[in-house]
Amino acid sequence: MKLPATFYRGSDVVSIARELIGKYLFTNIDGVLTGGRVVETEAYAHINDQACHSHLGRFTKRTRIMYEPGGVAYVYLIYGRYALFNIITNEAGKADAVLIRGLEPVEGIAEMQLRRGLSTVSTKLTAGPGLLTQALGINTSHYGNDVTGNLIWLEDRGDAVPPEQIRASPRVGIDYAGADAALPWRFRLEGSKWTSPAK
DNA sequence: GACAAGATCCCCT
DNA sequence: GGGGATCTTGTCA
Repeated sequence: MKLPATFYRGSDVVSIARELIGKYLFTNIDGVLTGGRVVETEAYAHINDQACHSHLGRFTKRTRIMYEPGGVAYVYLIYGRYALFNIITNEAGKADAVLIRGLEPVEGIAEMQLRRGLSTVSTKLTAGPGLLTQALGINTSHYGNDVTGNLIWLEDRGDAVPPEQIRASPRVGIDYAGADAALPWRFRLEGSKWTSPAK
């Protein structure tokens, strides 16, 4: 069952990031179905979060998509190398986002290996925000894409994760955010080896 | 127009 | 475990 746009329009981005653990992310790019189970996310809030690109209402060429109603993709390039995939949440003008950081491969594994240049299946396939975008074929051309469409979408397959199996911890790589770097807004599926390697 | 830094990953030691 | 790759973006002049 595909997650509807209303799923992403809720006002609490932290709850949405938590609820996305155990859901499934798919792409159908270049005519190939690839995807996996979401095992790691991070929440970024428009208000009171120095780590968020839309912090202090920053509205630029890069962040403008964040101000759309929830349910669109925010894809950007980091370190000149890796595309990172976020889902915009909340209503229009409230620029919250959830970063997808780790996937457990499910569908189209051979194609994902090809895109990643790997001859074997290992956590190098999709365990990391810059890796899973490569595996799924997501790049900056998908900026602003509808995540309830036929190219990129998420599904609930009925296998919900019990709350006690979701671990919260501080977010990764945002030391510049001062006190907000300590917020426990990173969520992981306990015991999954497909979460990103950092701390 | 110039410059510093980044929500990362890979390879080498 | 540590450093370099690599280029877009935001900020300031």
